[in-house]
Amino acid sequence: MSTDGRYRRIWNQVAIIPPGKVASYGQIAQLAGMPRGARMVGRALGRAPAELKLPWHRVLNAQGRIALPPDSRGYQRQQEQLQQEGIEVISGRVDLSRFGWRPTLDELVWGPGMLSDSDPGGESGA
DNA sequence: CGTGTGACTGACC
DNA sequence: AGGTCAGCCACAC
Repeated sequence: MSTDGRYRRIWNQVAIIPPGKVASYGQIAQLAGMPRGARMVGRALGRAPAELKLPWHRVLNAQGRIALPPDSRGYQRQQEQLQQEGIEVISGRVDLSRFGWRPTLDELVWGPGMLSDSDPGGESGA
């Protein structure tokens, strides 16, 4: 399994976060099959090709807080895009109990993967 | 190839 | 509520 392959699974998960909802790095990591890969999610987002148009702003830390440096450009952009979707952001923080994404079985099964999933190599299982 | 780092997290204090 | 620590793993040196 290549690093790129893991990143792709992460990107896939981020891509299916519905508008108006947010997920944590750890949550995305878990959905991607990497229970302790929270840090890798952040790295993957940084490496994500722009053309994927990933809703990266919907990814917050376990506290519902924006993980980027408060004085950074990305921080401001993320907060702005979240509010743009109707997500209430207070002091760079979102109430996960209200806006946290609760993935449904359908979303997990019928997500980006499925018919036209770009999976050249094919996983060794499933 | 060893070390330090970080868009993280959970456990402790 | 905040600070420290140890895991985590790809990456830069």
